[in-house]
Amino acid sequence: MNIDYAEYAKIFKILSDPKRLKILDMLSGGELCACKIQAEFNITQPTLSHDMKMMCDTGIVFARKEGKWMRYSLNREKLEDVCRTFAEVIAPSGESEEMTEDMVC
Amino acid sequence: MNIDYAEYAKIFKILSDPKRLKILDMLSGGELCACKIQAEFNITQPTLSHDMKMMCDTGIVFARKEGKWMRYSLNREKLEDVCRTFAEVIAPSGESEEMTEDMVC
DNA sequence: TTTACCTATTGACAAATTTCTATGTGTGGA
DNA sequence: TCCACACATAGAAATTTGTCAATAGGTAAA
Repeated sequence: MNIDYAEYAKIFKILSDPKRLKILDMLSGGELCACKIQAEFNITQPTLSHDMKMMCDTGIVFARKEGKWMRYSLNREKLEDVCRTFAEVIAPSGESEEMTEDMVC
Repeated sequence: MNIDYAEYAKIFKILSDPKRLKILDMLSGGELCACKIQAEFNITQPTLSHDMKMMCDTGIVFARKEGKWMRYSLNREKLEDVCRTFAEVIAPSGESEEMTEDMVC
């Protein structure tokens, strides 16, 4: 297994903010426009715009313009890949869990 | 479902650093002492000490002192909980995915 | 076209994070 | 006891992040 730690670290950085985590949870119920999301938080419109851009840039959220509105939705494929990769990282690795010579100081 | 976003955000912050992510991956192969971990990175000893403290404080890593050495290992129970919770967050939520009145602007 | 509305961008600032050097603490061997 | 080693803590500097006010850009309706 050869994981690109930097790539996944970037995605976990998105998840490292309670507000953004909640936004993902909201989007798990379906597509939402920016104004509906903002209404749930005590932040200004530019702040939300900035957060949504981060999430779109890393590819975990899709954005779709419809008239005056921006509608956001989850990129489940990407998010599920993150979930699987994380599970792989923490799973006991291939080699035996036994102590080997070079593991001891 | 009622997730404590702040609690999980704190854990994802730990994962938002490539170095710390790699450390977790290393620990998935079994318990390791600080010096073995440091040898894999280009960082000073205090920097590693600081990172390991973060990970222990959030409870995703266990620390055990043995003579002069500190031995670190994964708290798999905790990490698997994080993984499950993340999967729940991104899973389609209970309510229908159909558009409802209050979802549209 | 003019206006009202929704979202994005810019520039600025405060707070948090990362990482270092210097130093302290505890342990085991000489 | 004294030294060498492994790790922790403190303090400081540089960078990143989160957030806002101000403003720009695009769309729809009047």
